[in-house]
Amino acid sequence: MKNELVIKIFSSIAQILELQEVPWKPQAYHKVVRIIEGLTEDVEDIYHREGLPGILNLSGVGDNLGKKIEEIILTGKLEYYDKLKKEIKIDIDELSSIPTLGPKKIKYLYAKLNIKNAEDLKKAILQQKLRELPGFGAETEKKLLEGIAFIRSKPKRFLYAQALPIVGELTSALKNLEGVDQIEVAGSFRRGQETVGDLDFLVISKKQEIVMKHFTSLPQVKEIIAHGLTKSSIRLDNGMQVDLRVVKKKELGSALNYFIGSKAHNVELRKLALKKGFTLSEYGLFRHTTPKRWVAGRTEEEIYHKLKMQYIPPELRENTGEIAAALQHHLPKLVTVKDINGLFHTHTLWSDGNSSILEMTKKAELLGMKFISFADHYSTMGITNPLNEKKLDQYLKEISHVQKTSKIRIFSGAEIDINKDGDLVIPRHRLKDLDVVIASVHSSLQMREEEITSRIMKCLKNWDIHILGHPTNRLIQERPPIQANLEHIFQEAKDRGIFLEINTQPSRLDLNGQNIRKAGELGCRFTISPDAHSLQGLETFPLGILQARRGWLKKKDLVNSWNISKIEKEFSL
DNA sequence: GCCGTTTTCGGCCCGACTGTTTTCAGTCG
Repeated sequence: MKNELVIKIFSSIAQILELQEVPWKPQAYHKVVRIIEGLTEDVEDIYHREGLPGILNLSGVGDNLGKKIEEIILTGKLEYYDKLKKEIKIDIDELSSIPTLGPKKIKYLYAKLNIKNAEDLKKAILQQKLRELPGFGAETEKKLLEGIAFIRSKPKRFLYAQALPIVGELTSALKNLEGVDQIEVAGSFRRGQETVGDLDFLVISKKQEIVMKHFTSLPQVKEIIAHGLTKSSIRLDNGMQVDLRVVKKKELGSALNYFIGSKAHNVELRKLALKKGFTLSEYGLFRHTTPKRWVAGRTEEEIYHKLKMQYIPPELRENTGEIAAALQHHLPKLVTVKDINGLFHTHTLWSDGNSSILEMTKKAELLGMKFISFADHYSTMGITNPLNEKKLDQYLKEISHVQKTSKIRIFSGAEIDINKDGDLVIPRHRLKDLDVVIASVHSSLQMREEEITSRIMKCLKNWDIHILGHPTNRLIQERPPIQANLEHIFQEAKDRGIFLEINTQPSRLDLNGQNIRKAGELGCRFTISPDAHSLQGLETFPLGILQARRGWLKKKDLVNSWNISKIEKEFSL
C-alpha cells in the first residue's frame, strides 16, 4: 500500500520545487500524482509483479521518477525528498493548503517576514504586517486569516450520499429562477466518485447578473468566495464549496466536459485534440485555423464524435484507459439503474434490521424490483441479534409465508460470519436450507496480510457460499480496508463461481470502482447489495450502480440484472 | 522531468476572478 505515500511525497516535492521556481519539474511531479490517484491498483503490487518496467509503463513516469517510486516502495522514504525538506525551512504542506496562498506569496512572505508556517502567518497578520508589503493589502490579510481558520477546521470530503440531497436542493433552488434555461451538475459528483470535495454547477442563462446575485444570496450561503458574471463560488453552512458557472447554450457541452473532469482526463483529451488539429477549451472545440473556427461544443457527444471517438460516460473519465478504448470504439456498454431486477443482502427484524420481511418485500416491490433476497446475520456477535439454528427455522418459515402472498420472488438467505480460522459459524449441513449464502468478515480486521488473505481464501475454497460480503470491510474516511491480497481473493472467487459484493451502504461502497474494475478484468461477477437495515436502506442501491459503472461493468456482470430463472439455476435452487 | 505520425530538442492546457494595481501577477480549477 504505497500509493498514498508516493502521492504525499511527490505533491510535497512539487510544491517545494514550485517555491524554488524550478521550471517544469513541478508539473511532472503533479502529473504523476494525478496518475497514481487514478490508479486501479497499488504501485507496490505493480512493482512486485513487473518490477521497475511496470512502474515506467505508467504514463508520465520516466527513468528519474520511476527510480524514485521504486525507492519509496522499497524503503518507505525518499532521500531526495528528505534533502529538499532540509533545504527549505518552511512548512510548505501547511502553508500551501491555505486557500489563495500559493508558492509565489509563500516565498515572498518567507523572504520579507520570515513566515514559516500558518502560526507565523497568523501572528504577522494580527500585527498588520502584511499590508505594508507591495501587492498585499487589508483584504488579503482578511482572506488569509479566514483561510487559516478554514484549514484548522477543515471538513473531510463529503460522502457521495451526503452531497446527493444538497445537489437536489441547489438544483431546485436555481432551476425555477427566472432566466435559467438549464442546469447541470458537473465535477466529481457527476463522475460518481465515492466522495466529493466540492460541487460544480453549470447553468445556461442570458441573465447572468440575476442568476449570480440569487446564487450568492441563497439562505445556505455562509461565505462568498468569488462573485463574477460567469463564475461565482460560495461556501455553505456545512463547509462545502459550491461553484456556479453561467455558460452560453452553444458552449454547454464543452463547459460540461471541462467541469466534469477529471482533470487528468481533460488534459489527455486536450492533448488528443491538439494532435488532431483542434484546440479544446470550455468554450468549444476549435479547428486550428486563423482565425480559429468553432466546430463543436453544444453537447459533449458532438465533441467526442468530432474527435472520432465514442462518447465517454462521466464515471469512466479518470484517464485510466478510457480515452484509448473510446478511440478504438471498445468502451463497454455500462450497466444502468434500470437494469436492476432485484436486491441482495437485506436485514430484517430477525436480526438487526428495523423492518419486517413483509415490509421490506413491499418496499422492494415499490422500487420496481422483481425479487428480494434476505440475509439476516448468522453470527457469534450478540450485538447483531443473530440467527441461530432454532431461530433459523422460524425465519425460513416466515419467508415462505410472506412468499405466498407476494408478487415478487423472495430468496431466503443469511449473512454468515467468517471466523478467525476461515470457517463459517453455522453447521455445514444447514447451508442447503438457504437460497443465498453470503459470507462476510466482521471481526479481527487487523490481521496481517498473509493471515487475513488465507483466512478468506480458506472460506472461499472450503465452503459453499454464493457471495463474498463487503470484501474489503473499509468504511470511507473512517476505517481502512483489510490488508488482504485482493488479487488472490478475486481469482479464487472467479474460479469457484462466487460473486463479489458491491455493498451500497453509503459509507461502505465496498467493493469500490477501482477494485470492481480489477476483479472484472479477472472475469469476476458481482451483486449489488444494499445491506439494508431499513426501508430507506433499500434505496441506496443506485450508489452501487455508480461504483459498478466506475468499474466498467456491463449489465450481464451484475446478477441483479438477470432474470429469476437464470438466478435460480446459477444458485442451484 | 517527460515525451515524440510535425520533434531525441523544445515544447509542456488555459481562462476567470481577485486584489492591488492602473495593466497585471497570483491562484485556482
